[in-house]
Amino acid sequence: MRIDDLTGTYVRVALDHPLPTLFDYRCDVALSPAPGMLVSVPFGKRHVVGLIAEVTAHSEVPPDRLKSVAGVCAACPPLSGHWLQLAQFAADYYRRGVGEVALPALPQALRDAARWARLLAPEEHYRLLPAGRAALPDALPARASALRRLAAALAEVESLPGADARTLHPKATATLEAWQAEGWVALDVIDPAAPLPPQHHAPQNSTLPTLTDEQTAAVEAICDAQGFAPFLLHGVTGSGKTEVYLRALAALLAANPQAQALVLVPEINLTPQFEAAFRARFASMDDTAIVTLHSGLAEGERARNWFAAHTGRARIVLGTRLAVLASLPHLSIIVVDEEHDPAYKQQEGLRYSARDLAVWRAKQLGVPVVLGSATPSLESWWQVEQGRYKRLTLSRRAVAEAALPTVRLIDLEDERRRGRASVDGLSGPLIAALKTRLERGEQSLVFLNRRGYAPQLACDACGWVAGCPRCSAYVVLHKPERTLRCHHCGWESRIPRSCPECGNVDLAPLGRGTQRVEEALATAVPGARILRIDADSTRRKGSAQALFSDVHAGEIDILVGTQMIAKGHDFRRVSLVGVLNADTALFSHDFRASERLFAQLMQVSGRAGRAGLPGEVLVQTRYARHALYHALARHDYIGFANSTLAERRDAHLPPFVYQAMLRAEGRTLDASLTFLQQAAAALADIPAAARVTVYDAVPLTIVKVMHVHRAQLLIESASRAALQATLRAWQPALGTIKGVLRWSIEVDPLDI
DNA sequence: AGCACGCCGACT
DNA sequence: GTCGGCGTGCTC
Repeated sequence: MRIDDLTGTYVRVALDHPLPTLFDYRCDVALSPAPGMLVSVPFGKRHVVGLIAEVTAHSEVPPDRLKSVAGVCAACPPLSGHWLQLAQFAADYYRRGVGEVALPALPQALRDAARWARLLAPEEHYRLLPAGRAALPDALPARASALRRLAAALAEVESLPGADARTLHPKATATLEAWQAEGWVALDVIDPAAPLPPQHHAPQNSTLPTLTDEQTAAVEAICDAQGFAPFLLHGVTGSGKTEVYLRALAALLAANPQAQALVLVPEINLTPQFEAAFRARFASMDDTAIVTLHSGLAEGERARNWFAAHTGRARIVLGTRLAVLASLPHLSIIVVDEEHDPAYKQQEGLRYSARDLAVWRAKQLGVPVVLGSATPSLESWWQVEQGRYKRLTLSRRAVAEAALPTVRLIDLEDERRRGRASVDGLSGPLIAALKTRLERGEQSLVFLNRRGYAPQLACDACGWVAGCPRCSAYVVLHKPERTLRCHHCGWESRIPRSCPECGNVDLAPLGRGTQRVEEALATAVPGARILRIDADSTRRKGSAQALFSDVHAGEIDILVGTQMIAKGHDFRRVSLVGVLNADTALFSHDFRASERLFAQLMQVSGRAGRAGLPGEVLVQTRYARHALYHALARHDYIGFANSTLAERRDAHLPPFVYQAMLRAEGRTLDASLTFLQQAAAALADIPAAARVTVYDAVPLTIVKVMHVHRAQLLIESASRAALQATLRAWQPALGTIKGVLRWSIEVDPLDI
């Protein structure tokens, strides 16, 4: 008899709960518990799913308060020690409990103990056989609509999951059994936990594009890397970064039949085209060896794909930021495409940077990580300058005849002085250029970062401006929907007929959004087929894909939209890009605004002239002499980055200091500010805070959202360790400050 | 975060 | 008399 048998077995369980502590439970289930296993435990009045963090022989908790584990998820292989360390690191760094990091990273289905049995049961897949294809629809009674639906579904897909079949027809199982007997249908049973036989990927050299020297050098550097190797792949748009990813992955996956790759993209819209490129290139691998992970997937599919990654069946996982927390037991390379993109920063819940966690994971595992961008973040650029990341440069466009577009600034002040006409914000030169493309049968993009018709609706007589009743913000006029809409909380109302203050009926839209530009273009460029793409026009799921394919098919002459049109898409026939209204970001209080603007403009400029047509970019501005625009015109990221870095260094801004933000949301602004002032005072008792600068508590620019008043307090330090130590000591002290309000800490905030 | 308990105002 | 407001406190 071992000592464990006398004292019993206890597990320390991480729960998705704001308390950062682990909870101890007795564990007397048949299966021997191990860290990384999922368990169902009684917690308060309910049962929840938690993750075993430790198994111990003793517990400090008084025996009368200990409860027992209700069940262990037997079919899910335990999460690895590496993965638990990742969750632990992220929790520690971003100041959360491990459970708050680990459990939301799992598919929803795993977090419901009642669904464990069903989720992990072998999946039945029905396949229509040739005999069935010939016989089926006609063999059914004409009015048996459910049967016909089932037959149609089978004919449409390669294999139909049993669960889907049963939603189509209540007695699907019996019917399909009968059809099997007829020899019409075959049944495959797939055990999701069974590992796939190793997938050997044979590269097919015949159809691959020829690499430039720079691409070859980059691929070789990545493949030759030993251990942890962070690369910054700095490549102008159209220089063939994706081809570098594909080649490096192909080589690494071919060298090791178990190796897994993680590829991150900033936006859900970009996953379909990446997925298509990867499936085409890795066609020799099993279909299930490439999976996507993003929030747009149906719950079941997300669970299946997560599981494929977790069991090692998936060799390539392609996803958005949430995929950085996927379980990948044989992870061998990570790619972060467009690494500068702010979308990698999660903006609610655990506010992690997927790019930073990707680098951490690569370091933990000793594998290469490739950060690709035409306009790297200044954080990453600074890492290169310090020699921590290795730079790989693609300076030329991959398609031989494609040159970088010419960038021309249209000086709006000058236009005005010369008395040249503009049509509703579209300058003469821009309209002329658009007309030329229309005549030539080429496409144009018009970019402006403001959706809706007009950002404000104002009264000509008394100066009243329509505002949101729940937020301290103006509401945006949406003309097609005939509504006023708050972009902060979603509040909507009809457009008032007259001014609620003075009764005047002349209410005028102020400023311009995409809808208004779309309208103006229709007048200014007669005959053009115009399409608008923004968050409003793509609200329905999957509609973005459909709209983009119209552009690719050449059914559109002018595409107008927000940053959604700037990212990733390889529009072959676009030769002109027009930029409106960019100036506002030049004088923002947010020190990162110009970095973001430069990246956006470089990115949208890159849409022009990709397939060999000479590309032109026209930027309308009232500040034609601004250094940012001149750097843009020279395609000079390096000049822009170096001068901006120098400014940041002088001003003691990131990446030269590390920052954290304490945010408070109270019923009144006063409550929020008072809380933050007390929080600042509490720093005096923390030794590490001696090396930390504390700023004044300030209201957010949009103070009130949904009747909640928001304020924030910035702290920063040149030492990351001092900042972390301060936060660690500060957090418990914050809990003791009285008052009803919500607060949260954000480490490495992007929006100041 | 949930979900209890607990102590004060307007209703059948 | 109680139904229900949300302040406060606990969860192995």
